[in-house]
Formats: sequence, structure tokens, C-alpha cells
Amino acid sequence: MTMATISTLPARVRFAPSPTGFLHLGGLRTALFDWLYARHTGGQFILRIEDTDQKRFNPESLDDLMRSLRWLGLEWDEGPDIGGPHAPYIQSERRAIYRQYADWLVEHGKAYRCYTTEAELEELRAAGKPYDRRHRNLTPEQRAAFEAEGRPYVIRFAAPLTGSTTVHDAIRGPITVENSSVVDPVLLKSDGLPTYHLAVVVDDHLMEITHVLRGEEWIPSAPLHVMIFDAFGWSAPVFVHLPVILDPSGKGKMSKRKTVVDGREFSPFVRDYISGGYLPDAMFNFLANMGWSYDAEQEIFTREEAISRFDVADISPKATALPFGKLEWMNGVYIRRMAPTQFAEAVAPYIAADLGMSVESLRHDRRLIELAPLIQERIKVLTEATPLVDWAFAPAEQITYPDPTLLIGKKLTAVESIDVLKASAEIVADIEPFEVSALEAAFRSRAEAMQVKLGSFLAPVRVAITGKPVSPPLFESMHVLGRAETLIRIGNAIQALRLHAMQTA
RNA sequence: GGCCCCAUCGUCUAGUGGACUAGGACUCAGCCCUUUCAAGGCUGCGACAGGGGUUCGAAUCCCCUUGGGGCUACCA
Repeated sequence: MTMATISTLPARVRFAPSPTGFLHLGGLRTALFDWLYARHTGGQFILRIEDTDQKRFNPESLDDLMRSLRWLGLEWDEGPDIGGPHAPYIQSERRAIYRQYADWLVEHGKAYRCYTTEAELEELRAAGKPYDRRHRNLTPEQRAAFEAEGRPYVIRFAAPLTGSTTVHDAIRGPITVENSSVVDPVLLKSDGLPTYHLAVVVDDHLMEITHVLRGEEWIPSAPLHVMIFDAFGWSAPVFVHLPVILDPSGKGKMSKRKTVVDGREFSPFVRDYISGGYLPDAMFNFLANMGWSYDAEQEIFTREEAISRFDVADISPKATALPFGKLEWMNGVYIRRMAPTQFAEAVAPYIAADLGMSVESLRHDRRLIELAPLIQERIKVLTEATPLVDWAFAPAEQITYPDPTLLIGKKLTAVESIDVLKASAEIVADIEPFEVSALEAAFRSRAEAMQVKLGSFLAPVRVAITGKPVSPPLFESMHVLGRAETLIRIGNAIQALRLHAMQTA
């Protein structure tokens, strides 16, 4: 590696999802940018779980999240499972910390206990009004009365009533809002857990986070976070609000359900791409192009190249719709670039699952080893492999010809096609050695002798041995099957075509 | 409604005042190659939302309009 001119200090960047469901592509993109920036600066990538909403907690999601991140190759330096200098990294295990900091704010007049009931708040909402700061300036007597009553309370932030606050966003520049628009948000809920606002500020400070990359839906509350940092007397990290990912069909945020593009369904969840035959390298490359670009003329690049050039300042502020068609294309590019043996290893599980075979036996199966390189440039996702090779794993009886007309070559009659199949059988029976090049030479000269174009000559044979009009290269396919099996299938096809000719005559 | 963000081909993007007759990629169409399907090669279609400024000069800077998006919870 050459010495890059890195003027940036090592950054501490965290990915802080809340475990409420399966990780989606937007979250993965955020994690990727976090990781990229941490690696670019030689800093740390930290995973922190923001589970302060016990109602929305989904126990499956933590595992899904870590699996997804690791699948993409985003290893974290500190996190819930591996610990670190600022453990724990799960917010529900840090509640005492938040309580302590919330109390500190109350003691210093920067926050206050609010006893407003759910019903009172509902009244305000119904009238279309925000919270009216009614308990901001309670007298000691009023407060004592509420306490004596045993009323539950929340702790609200006493936001400045005048002036304005400016947030410096690394990709958008300064964003200023009037302080009066921030109406004393809740910092600590009545269940004793903090809201996002308190937890994020306390943890980002305690964990020495230098750069906060998060979705742009956080822009409106960013000024509040700056105010809270100020109230504690802490300096705020650099804020980088990533553009949202739009739904490709229609508009708005990408939906939580499947979305249909060009008649095909695409899921927003990472897990579906893991099981759907996508390669982590391709997904990595694809996502890296969403809102950031490596180079004006080059969009296929390695992880190392991305790390060397990635900078938060170069991220685009524009919301983007994921071009799923491009994801498929890129996955195909990565599939084609794999070493043949590596590709065979990668497709084996998918084919084995579809065919009900054991992955281990398939991995060492001569048929797969021979077929894999032939289908490598023909599929865009690993799940497309099976229909291209299943015929090789089925016995001849299972290769039926429900539509016998497929056995008729272009510009040929049924009878002529039968002649072609008979000639083919002769070649297959006699050829020595039974190898691809010998087969090809023999078929070519026989086609020429019979004055049939090679394409037309081969079509009936292709359908005869694979049962399909589309297949991997024919001579190789015959070789995979072997002489005997090939002859049986051609024989069966001749029978089927004869029957068809008789019925239509 | 209020506050905030955004605006280049259908989509992802390059572009930070002159190198722009606006470049690349996906998709689509055509041609070539070819044993089917792919892959590959070549060509083509296709954009600076509109209007005002600033400037010798604007896709690039400012303003307005329009359009899109986000937030507006004791959710994150």
C-alpha cells in the first residue's frame, strides 16, 4: 500500500440501530459509510444498540443485524458481543448512566420534572398544540404536591426560549433553527429509560464519538442535540446526515414491504439478499455508489480502493432510489469475476437446496464441477443456477417433452428433425474420443453434409438432452451426461417426435 | 398547517464560474460475434424543473416559484 495523503485524524464512528426489526438496505448503507470512514481515517467502527423503547423491541433483530453486518464484511472494533473500553454497548444496560446525567441537568436548571399526564397531553394534541411548557417553572410547593401525590413524571429539557441554534452538517453546511421551536422535549421517560435524544448525546460523548453518520430524518432534532451537548458543556461531534433511500416505485421512503420494479419483487431487507444469491462484495460495491461515488468513470472498485478515497464531505445530499436492476447487473459482474472453483463452491448450496441434495456431495460432484464454469457467465444471482443445470441431475425418464414441437429445429420439418436426431445418435454412439472438440467437429461436418445450419441442427439435440430450448453449451452438456445417457435421451426424443408427427399427420 | 432538507438523462451519478456541442453506468433499441441463452464489442435514444438576478461568462453563486422528501410522540 502506498502512503496516502490522509490529513484526517482517526475517527470514532458508530452505527447505532434500534433492534425493532430486520436490518434493511438503508441501515446497511449507513453502516457501510460508518465503516468506510472509520477505516479511511484509521479509526474505530463501533456498534451500539439503541433499545430504549422496550415496546418496539424485537428479539430476533439483534442476531439478524449482526449477521447482516458480518455478511457484508463490516467488522466492528467495539460492540455488544465483543465489548470494548466503553461497555456496555446496549443502551438498556446503561440506564443508570442516563438517569445520573438527567438528574445532573435537573440540578443545574437545564431540565425539569414534568408531571403532565397522558390525558392532558392528549388534550393538547387534540387541539393541535404542542406541549406548553406548563411544568417548566413549577414552584417548590407545586412540585412537592405532585410528589406527595406520587404522580409519575418525565424529565424534560429546558430548551432556550430565545435565540437560534446552528448545526454544522458536513455535507449540507450550516442549518439554523429558532430555539423557540424546540419545545422542551422529554429526555427521560416515566419508565426510567431515556429517549433517543438523551441517550444519543450521553453515549456519543462518553464513547468519544467524533462523527455521527445517521439518516436525514434526524436533521430536525439535530439542533436539540447540539443544545444538549451545550447544556452539559461538551463539544458536539461532526454531524453527517445521510440522504434517505427512496422507494423505487412511487415516492417516499423505501417501504418496509417488498417493492415491485419491472415486474420483479425486491425486498428492503438484507437477509433476503443473503438468501437470494447476492454476493457480499457486489452489495458492498453497489451500496457504496449510493450517495457517494468513487470516480467519474469507474463504479466497480475494491474495498481497499473505496477505503482509500472515501470521505464524508463527498457524500451527496440528494435522496436516492435504489436501482435494483443495477444491483443485479453488478452482482453478475462479480459472479463472472470469481475464480471457477470459488464460483462452484458458492452456487453449490443453492443448487443443493433446490434439488434436495446434500451440499457436501454436490460440491464434489463431477457434474457440478464441469457445469459451473459454463453457467458462471449466464446468471446474475446464485438462485438462477438450478434451472440451468437440473437436467444433468435428473434421470432420463424425467426429461419429458410436453411440447414436442420444441424438438423441431428452425426451418426444419418434424421428419427432418427426426433425421437430425438419428444422425446425432450415430455420432454420439461412434465418436472417439467422447470429447467436446471431437463432438463439435463431427456435428459440424454432419450438419454441413446434410445442408442444415448448425443452429437448426443442434436445436433438437439440445431439447432432447436437457428438455429445454435454452441450456449451457451443448457439447459440454453431452460430455457431462456421458455417452450412454446422451443416447438414451436422444432416443426418447425421437420417440416423442415420431408420436407427435403421427398425431398431426 | 408549521419547521427543515433536496433538485443534472427513466434510474444511479460526474460536474465546486470558462476544458460542457454536459461525461460515465444501469435499463432500452439496433448492429457485430455466435450452437441456444448469456457474456463481450460497437452504435443509438436520453438530462442541467421554471423564472429572475450576479458576472465578460453559470449546470455550477444569490432570490423567488414549482416539484419532491423529512420531521412535527414519554418511537427511534
